Amino acid sequence: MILRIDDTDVERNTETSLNSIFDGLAWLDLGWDEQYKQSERLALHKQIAEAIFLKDLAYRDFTPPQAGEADKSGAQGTWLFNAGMRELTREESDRRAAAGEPFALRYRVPRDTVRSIHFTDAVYGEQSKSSADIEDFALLRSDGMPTYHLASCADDADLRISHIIRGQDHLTNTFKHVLIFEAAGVTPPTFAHLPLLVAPDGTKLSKRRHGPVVSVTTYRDAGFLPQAFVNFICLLGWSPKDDREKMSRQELVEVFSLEGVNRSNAVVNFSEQEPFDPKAVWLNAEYIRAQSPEEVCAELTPIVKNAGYDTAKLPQITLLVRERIRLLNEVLTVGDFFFEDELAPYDAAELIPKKGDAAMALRVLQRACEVLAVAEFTHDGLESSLRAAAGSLGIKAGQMFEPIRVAACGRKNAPPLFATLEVLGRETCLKRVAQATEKLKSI
RNA sequence: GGCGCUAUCGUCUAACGGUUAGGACGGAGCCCUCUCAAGGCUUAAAUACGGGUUCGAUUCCCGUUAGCGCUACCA
Repeated sequence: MILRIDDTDVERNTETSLNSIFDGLAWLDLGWDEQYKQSERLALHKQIAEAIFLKDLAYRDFTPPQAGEADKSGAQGTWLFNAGMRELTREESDRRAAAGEPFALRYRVPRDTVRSIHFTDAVYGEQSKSSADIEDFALLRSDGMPTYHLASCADDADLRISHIIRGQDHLTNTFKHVLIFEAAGVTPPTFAHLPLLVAPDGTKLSKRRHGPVVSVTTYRDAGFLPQAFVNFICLLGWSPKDDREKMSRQELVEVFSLEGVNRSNAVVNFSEQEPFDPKAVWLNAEYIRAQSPEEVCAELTPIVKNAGYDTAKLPQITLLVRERIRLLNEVLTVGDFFFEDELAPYDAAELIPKKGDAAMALRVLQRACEVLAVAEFTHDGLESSLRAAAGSLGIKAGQMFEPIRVAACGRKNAPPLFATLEVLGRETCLKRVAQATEKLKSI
């Protein structure tokens, strides 16, 4: 595995975007054996370009670069080359170059005899295109820098790349690459193009338009497990054909094949409300639940620490939140009442149980206060004393538990009551029940 | 405009030319239950359209439509 940074476009290449790539690869545990930067291999690129030029398979184009965006949707015919430049005599070309006139080096695509360029794609099958439909693409820019096409082919040849696996947006560029390999006298590698990942509106995902969605670090920072994320990504455009969904890295590697890759683009289903694909979130939850409590606790620790909370009780809390969080970061929202000293403000009406009224809630809390003061503070001890209390008050257990839960957690939906109270401890529980009682009296 | 690629439930996807078109996520409902979650069960939901070929097309061919990609020195 070779990591090659394709950075021939100096303007767009930034340190931060590069770091984001490294961070993402590290998080996903994707390693490599050799590493190169194209910008450090310019001599090789120029050498290959020179060789192609010497074979007369490329020519200098002194036409100034087109200003601004070319009109691509316009009704103009297909542009193939700039008039006059292809036919320039060698002497004329050399003279203008020697005079310091800037030029781009263009590939001289066969025109007199139209021929068919073809290659076999490991995913899309046999591909062919008439040379008459391929423009004289640039090899070198007028500043002497190689284009992506030249640089990647030169490097692929030099580094003996066996497989080029890349986005389908390069499928039609591949004909140009075949031409370059041919001119360089090199056998092309195996090509495999993968379907694109697109936004719900069908357009291809781009850094500019879909910022966070395309950055791997976004998923890391949101609390995805790397294995879950890899699993999800693998299921976009490929499937094991046997209904398996949750698969380990090992299983994925064993069963993956380029032939099994789909040819149509896959939608990453995100929106403003739901920034992550629901299936990715679900898979992540599956992975969290599949981990041991110790493993989950270890994952949660830095998150809780970062939020400025004490992690002493985290092992117990983990047991209660593990099947309630889908992203690791949700520990902070699902378990907030475990960490905060003071509960976030909540509506006193929440304390009123189903089929009950404020008076019932008040009686429950007052009794709870007495019971919690003396009960054995364990799951079973709390359960038996609170159930007994409900009985003596003549109400249903649920009606007893609900006000206490809200008093302790600040909301109706929370982990199981007795375990929660046990983790919170007698002191905190009594304090919160007392606060809830006051709250109730004020309405 | 030219060239190329693609087209199965909302989304990700299965289906030697012969299936009641399957699974998963999400949705709805029920069960379980101290709430939530998890779990179990049930349910709605698709072959873009039109022609062929064939005894029989989701599947093969052609066309249409739609989407995407590339298209004068981005990658």
